[in-house]
Amino acid sequence: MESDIVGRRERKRLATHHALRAAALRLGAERGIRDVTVEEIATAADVSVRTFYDHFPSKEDAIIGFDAWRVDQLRDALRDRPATEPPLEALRVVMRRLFDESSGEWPLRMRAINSDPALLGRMFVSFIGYERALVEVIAERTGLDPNDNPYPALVTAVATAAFRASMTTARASGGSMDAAATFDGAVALLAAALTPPEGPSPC
Amino acid sequence: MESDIVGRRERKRLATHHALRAAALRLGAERGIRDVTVEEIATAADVSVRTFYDHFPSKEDAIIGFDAWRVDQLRDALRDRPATEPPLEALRVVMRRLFDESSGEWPLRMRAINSDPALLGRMFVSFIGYERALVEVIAERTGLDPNDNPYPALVTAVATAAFRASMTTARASGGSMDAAATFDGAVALLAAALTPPEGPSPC
DNA sequence: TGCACTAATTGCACGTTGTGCAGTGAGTGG
DNA sequence: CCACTCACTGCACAACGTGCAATTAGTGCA
Repeated sequence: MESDIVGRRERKRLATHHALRAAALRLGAERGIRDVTVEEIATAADVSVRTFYDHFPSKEDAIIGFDAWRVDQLRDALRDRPATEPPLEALRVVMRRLFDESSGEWPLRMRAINSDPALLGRMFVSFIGYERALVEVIAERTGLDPNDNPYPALVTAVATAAFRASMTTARASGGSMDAAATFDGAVALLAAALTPPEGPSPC
Repeated sequence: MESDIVGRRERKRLATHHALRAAALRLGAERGIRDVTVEEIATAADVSVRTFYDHFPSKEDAIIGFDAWRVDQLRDALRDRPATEPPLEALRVVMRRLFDESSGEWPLRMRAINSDPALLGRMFVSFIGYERALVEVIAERTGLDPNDNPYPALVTAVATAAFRASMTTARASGGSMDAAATFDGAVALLAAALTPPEGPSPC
């Protein structure tokens, strides 16, 4: 899965990284992010506070945790989708993976977000970086200049809107709804109505 | 415009409120929000640091500044739109006002956001509250249960996606594009493709 | 094996953020 | 004129986030 672990050093670093995230996730879900200090997270992961900040810029990022390398990962995944696939569907497939990849973390993440809705915002913030990368690839696929034509930015924005809406409604339902399934449904609803750039008029 | 100013006390409070926002906006646009401390903002507005925190929870909020009362304002505005108007168009009209109302502040706000993209995120965060209220009204208009049917949340998410996309592209163009006009165009593009809830199939 | 080299971790210091609390003074209403 | 309310203020304090230098473990080469 991971690009082969190169050495013991890198392996240990990943271990502390994971331990910090797990601790932040667990504590954040248990007591709410506001009542958890960075010191507690670091202690739970058995490292110093200073080390925490070498891995995450803030405790919120440790919980939301969309690292920079995921951007590349997502971009490559979108590039690998067949060229014949409609942009929105391609976006759905690769974004859908965000739910599946760290599926074990999502329940805790949702509980943490429930404790402080501002975390949901932080998450949407991290989407900005994703959107930028995705818009770039969509522009390649469609051959449109993203600075000239709003279509790439719009399709991507619509896809993330579906992602956000599914997150929000899943949260509103108190966890009774599956965010991933809701996301698929939302995209399907949009796909039925949205059309590719060539024909601006739907019918 | 404002619900009549009741007394001198309230008037003075609004004055300091405005002075703080103006100072934050000006300094943030000039030097970037990261290089401006709350103390500087407070000093520029000739009040104490503690007073600043009586008006805004953080310097970012002073710049982005979507107060709670605006939520009610926006909700009422949406309720006042004719029932025959398509949901997306109604959303466009009321959201469009966000650009016009404090039009004088937008140039400064854009420059501040340019200095630190995280501010754009903070702005999107504040949209969550707006979306919640708007979804509620859309649910009323369409007679759909927002917890049961994803349509209200989706239309609203799509509308704010257009808002966000227009903000982002306007920022990317370095201010050469008009965010408000771009917003209108984006919504028009979407409106041509999206259809009301009754008929899920566009044709 | 021995020896530089790199990088993760750590402690320390420091400025900044955000909040609770009590006091002051101006504005308000009877 | 007299309570009463409330914006503003200073103070203290916990927590956040970062720069810097030292330590220690892992890495690569002779």
